[in-house]
Amino acid sequence: MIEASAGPRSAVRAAAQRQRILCAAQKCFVDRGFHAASMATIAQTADMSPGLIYRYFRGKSEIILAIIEQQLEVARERIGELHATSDLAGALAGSYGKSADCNSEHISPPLFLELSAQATRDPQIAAASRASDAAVRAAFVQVLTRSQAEGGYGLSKAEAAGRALMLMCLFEGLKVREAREPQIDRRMLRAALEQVLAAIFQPPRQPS
Amino acid sequence: MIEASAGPRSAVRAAAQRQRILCAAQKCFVDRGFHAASMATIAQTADMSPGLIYRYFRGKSEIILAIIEQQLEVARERIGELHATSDLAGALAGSYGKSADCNSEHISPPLFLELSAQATRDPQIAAASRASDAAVRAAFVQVLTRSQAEGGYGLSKAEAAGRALMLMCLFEGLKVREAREPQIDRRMLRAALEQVLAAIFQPPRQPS
DNA sequence: CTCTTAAGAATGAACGATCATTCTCTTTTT
DNA sequence: AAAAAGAGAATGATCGTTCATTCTTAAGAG
Repeated sequence: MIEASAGPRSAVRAAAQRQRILCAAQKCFVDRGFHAASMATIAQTADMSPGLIYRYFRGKSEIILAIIEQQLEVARERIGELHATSDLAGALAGSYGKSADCNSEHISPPLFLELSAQATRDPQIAAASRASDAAVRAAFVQVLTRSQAEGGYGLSKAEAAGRALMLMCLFEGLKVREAREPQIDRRMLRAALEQVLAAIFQPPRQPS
Repeated sequence: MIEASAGPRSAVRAAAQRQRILCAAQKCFVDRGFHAASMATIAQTADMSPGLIYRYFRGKSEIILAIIEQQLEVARERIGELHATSDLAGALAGSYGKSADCNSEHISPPLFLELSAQATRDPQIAAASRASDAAVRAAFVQVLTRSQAEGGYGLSKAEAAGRALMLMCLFEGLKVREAREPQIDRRMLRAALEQVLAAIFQPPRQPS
């Protein structure tokens, strides 16, 4: 790679530069969208010349892929929090509408939506999305199937799969809503979320 | 306008041409995204010359706006079906993954997602989205607040507002999921949907 | 410590491609 | 024949990418 023949000093700097570019690109993608954000604008946001970007990335599409993989890592990290959070509805309602900069743990709604749309067109993005979704869903299923004594909800495997799917739809729907309705009443959102989440986490009703 | 000085004959043709352009543009936007779809490609899809499009639309952004308003009309029409549909979960699970052409009653997931992302950037799109959302939400609230004798669910106004919000999140989340996971197990989706929908439509539990 | 020097880092102008839009000309309709 | 509809090449702008060049850095020689 670039830093193969150089010392560790330049390797650190190269990584920092890469991160600076990714941060600027993410901001530009949020502000203007994937295709409308130009390399010139990204370079200006990162406070460097356009040509320099190509020392650290092969091109624009590689930047997009790098951002996706970065978000995938963030998603994996956030899975751990899931097990510890007791007030899930409150956390979701509280973070609603918060601006997500590049080192935030929450992905920006427009970025997430555009990324999901691109997943229907670009096979690489589709594969990355599937990987991320599978990890999140597995974590949901684990919590739902684990016995109540272990802090889980003791659902059957089939039940848990369905509930996990609905949880993902709900979270993703919140992202859509965040984009379309940024100034929502948080209190109402939180109350409504609590009810639906309670229903999803409840044991299945027996067929009469 | 264009057909102001002409007879009704040309007005009919003009409307048909407009519709042909909108249909082609919608297809191109789904396939490539808003910015990546070129006017040349749209013209080719509509089987006409690029210049001809400008006889019927002022430019590209006006085409986008027209598609949005068209989808808004479709949404309003679909609200009527809501009151009549008994098997909502089955209908949703059944239409999942079906390709949506331009005269379909279902908006294509990538188009919806890209549109929602653009709503965070373009004030006109944001306004149109808000109008559509308000109509849909009002219809949900109406069904939820109407007394059970009238086919409703007899919820209070505050309760209904929250439930309607969750319904919208769920539907929009399904759109996201449709984009990210086109080959889902429909049977599981339907079963899970039925449970969550039942919970959302249920009367509120009394505080013990 | 200073000078030399070579390589990496960074610049910004230049290039080819592409895009939205316009315009001139031709075809069709009435 | 007049007017509307349509075609398609031309235009100016913009974009991603490249490249010749300059600046910076740091290490080795004296």
